[in-house]
Amino acid sequence: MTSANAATQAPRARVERAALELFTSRGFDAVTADEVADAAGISRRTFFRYYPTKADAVWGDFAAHVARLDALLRSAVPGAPVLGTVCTAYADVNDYGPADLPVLRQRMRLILTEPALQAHSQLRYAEIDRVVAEHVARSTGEDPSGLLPRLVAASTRAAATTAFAAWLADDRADLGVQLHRAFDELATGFPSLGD
Amino acid sequence: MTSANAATQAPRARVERAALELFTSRGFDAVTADEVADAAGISRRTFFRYYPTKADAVWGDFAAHVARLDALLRSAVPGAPVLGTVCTAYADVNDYGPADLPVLRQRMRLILTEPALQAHSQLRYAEIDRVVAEHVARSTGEDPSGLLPRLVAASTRAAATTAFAAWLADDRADLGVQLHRAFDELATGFPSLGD
DNA sequence: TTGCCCGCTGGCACTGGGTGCCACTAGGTT
DNA sequence: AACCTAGTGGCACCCAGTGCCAGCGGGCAA
Repeated sequence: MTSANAATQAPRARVERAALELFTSRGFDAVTADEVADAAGISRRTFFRYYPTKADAVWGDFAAHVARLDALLRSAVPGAPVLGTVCTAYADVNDYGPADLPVLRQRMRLILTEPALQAHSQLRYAEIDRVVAEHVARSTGEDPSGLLPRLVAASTRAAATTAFAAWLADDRADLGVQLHRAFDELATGFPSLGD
Repeated sequence: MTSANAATQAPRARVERAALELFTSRGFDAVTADEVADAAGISRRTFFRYYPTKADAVWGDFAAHVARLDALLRSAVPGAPVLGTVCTAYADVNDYGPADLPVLRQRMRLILTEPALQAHSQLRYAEIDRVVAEHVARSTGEDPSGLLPRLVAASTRAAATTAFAAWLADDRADLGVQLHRAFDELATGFPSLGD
């Protein structure tokens, strides 16, 4: 049983809220794990049982995120254009309700600006890349470790990350729109470059 | 004076050699900074004066690498296609002589496979992305922090990294060829996907 | 009810990366 | 000879992360 019941879910949510607040106000490096644990009302030891590293407290339940992306890609129409499918999956999996957007902004701002979190993100992205590369491999009949699947995975993820950054930089921007703009450029060989 | 004289350059080279050997044979995490320092004949304290982090010992003089890439991009033909310029610059800056290839493989294998180094690499890549985004901004008249420059920087760097991985996976592959293959796919909207 | 087991928690001690501080030394200056 | 400076090493410290063990509470069988 991996899903948490009420008794374990409440503390986790408290920890994540405390972590986001503390990291946002004082910076990731300046906040110790003890402080986050204290603010959440748990011990330091328990904190590191919830999250393997301090950085993971920022990411919430990322494994579920990856699993949803994987499910979306596996349920995609077989013959559909690959990049379109990947873009739609990225957009769907990041289609948060208005109530969740502030927290998402807070989370992404930390991940994209704090060096330690920026570094850590590479490890999370690798999980996404694996799922996308496997989808491309299924669609094209290639090996998931071949150049094309890896290239599509890495560059679409680069596009998604860039879209997130653009979304963050503009308070009124829509995340789905930014994602489509980035993917469109990518899929058509960057027509805006005007070569 | 940032350039090192003979008295400081020799120890640095010894440290990098020792680090590469130890990390390759026993794994990055299993080797302590003390062991690297001992193997190089310096103290732990001096090691951390040479390299701000243990991971940086793997990267050699990366600032010079970025500076060379920047110089190549700034000296590029003004009207030339942007992606082609970036690809050529990537290929030129990574055009090592046959004698240096074994060390390059060792270095890249570590960076691409060791999780801690994979995470750290994001911080180095950010420096590259900045330089590339500025080049795109100069070429198109946009703001370096806009969507297109950042997107081109992130996706070309993704292509380069993927090319490195493909090169690593095949002992007989040529790095320049892999780079061009990846960039060609990227520049033409991934024709191999067959959409 | 009693005794047992089990999952979660917290405390403790330890390793290792990274840093600030200070003392020492070697080489060059006046 | 007194002096400055750059590089080095030792030391103490902070903090992330981990293994180990003790305690605690809740279910469950006898």
